[in-house]
Amino acid sequence: MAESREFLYPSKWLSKASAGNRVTSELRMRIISGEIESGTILSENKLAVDFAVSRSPIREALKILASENIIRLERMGAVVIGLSDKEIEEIYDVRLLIESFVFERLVRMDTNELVKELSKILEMMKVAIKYSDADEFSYQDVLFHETIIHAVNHSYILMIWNNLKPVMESFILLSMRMRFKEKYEDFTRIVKNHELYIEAIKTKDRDLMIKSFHENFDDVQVKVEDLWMSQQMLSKGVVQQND
Amino acid sequence: MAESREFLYPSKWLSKASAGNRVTSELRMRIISGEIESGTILSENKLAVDFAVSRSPIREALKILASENIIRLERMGAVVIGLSDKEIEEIYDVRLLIESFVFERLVRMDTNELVKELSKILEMMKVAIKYSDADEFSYQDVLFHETIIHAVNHSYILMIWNNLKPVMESFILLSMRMRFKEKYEDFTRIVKNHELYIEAIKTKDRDLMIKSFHENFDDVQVKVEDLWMSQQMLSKGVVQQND
DNA sequence: TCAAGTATACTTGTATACAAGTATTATAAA
DNA sequence: TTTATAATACTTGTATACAAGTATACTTGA
Repeated sequence: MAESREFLYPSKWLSKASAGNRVTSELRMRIISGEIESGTILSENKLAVDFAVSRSPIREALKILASENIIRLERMGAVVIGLSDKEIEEIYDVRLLIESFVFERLVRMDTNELVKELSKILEMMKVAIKYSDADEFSYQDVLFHETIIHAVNHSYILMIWNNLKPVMESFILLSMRMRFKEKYEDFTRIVKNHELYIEAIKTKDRDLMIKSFHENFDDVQVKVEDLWMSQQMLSKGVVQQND
Repeated sequence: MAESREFLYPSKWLSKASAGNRVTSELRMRIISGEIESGTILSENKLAVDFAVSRSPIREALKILASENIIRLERMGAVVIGLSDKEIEEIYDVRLLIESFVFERLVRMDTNELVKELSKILEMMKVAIKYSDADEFSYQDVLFHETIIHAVNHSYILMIWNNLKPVMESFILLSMRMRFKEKYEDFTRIVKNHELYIEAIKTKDRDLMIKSFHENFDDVQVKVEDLWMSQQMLSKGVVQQND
């Protein structure tokens, strides 16, 4: 099989990445996009052939994806879990949980530097919108929230984020690509929400932060079905990998 | 080097474990106990010799320990982070965060089955105390909290727990071993706290839960220094692994 | 036709080899 | 003695080989 095919994950984000990381990122995208359906059983050997690498990087990828909860390692083969609407809600539960926690810490800190940093990132997001660069926009969006979390310097909150981030990133990437094509008008609202978020940090207004977080969630929340439909459209020329 | 030595991690918990898992568990214990000091640089090759296995299981172990935030993978060698008092507080921050979240869900559920299960575990803990079995007690203590978290069926909260659990387990194990030797009287208080916790779940009393959680924390919180001192005592006959 | 056992084709986990890159040390030139 | 260059001893990431175990398919006997 192993034909040349497009990759879902932005190749320029992988400039210095190892084969293991490449496989991890790409496999994650294919799972979250629904291209590899939930319930599919992945074989190390088959994946090694498909990606034209040895089993070592594949094993590494499967271990990571299992720790991210999008596949389940069983005695024979890895079973794809993927993201259903339930999981997406759960991810946002956790994000709200940690971002609320972080906010409580921020309230007791000097946030001037952070606010400046976030404003810069928001400017970048606006530029990305102007040039219809969905990938760059997603990158900055994730970075925005990561920057907030980094600010409080809490290694175990950061650990949670690091576990959640790749799945978030993939989901946002797919979601934004779709919306750049179909719902361009959404982005003025997204920008406004991020402005609110910055404002909340500046004024240390907890309620405002929760409000903007929830609006952002309602906004970003694309139903998984839509995502999958859209994905199908984007990749219609692509060879399906049935063995 | 590689002399025969005692292992810190209970060998009976590893009955069917792979070499990778054994190394992971044992290395974690040595790091958390302070036997391998923070700042130490671990080499894959050296570890492979010390544990008398190949690099494959060692690599696996280092990846896992890095995701648990007790080592940091750098370009050359893995740097030990370990647990300082700060990290232990952070872990309890996260535990309080997720257990509070879980409690909110429990309040809207039928908790009869859970309460029964927890009572059973508590009985087991009492037996472990009676026979001065620190390892068994630790196992049941961790299981107690894990059971609560499992009850709400939230895959991403569970993901966080799964990331935190091994470090928690190791820390509790070391802490309890010390207290069984030195502070036996503590255990009546620990049991009482767990009874309060069950009561809080039964009556769905949020404040009681927070109260018992905090008391449990204050109780379990052993200063890292004490842990290390105690560890030195327990392993005085053991050969240090200087290369 | 069906049950029990056997062969085969998978699986995982581990060991080992090697290429490419990076520190460290040794050596030679100033 | 100091500095530049070369040799070496390490590092990581990947490929490959193999042992042990497990599911699937294929007999063979009733």
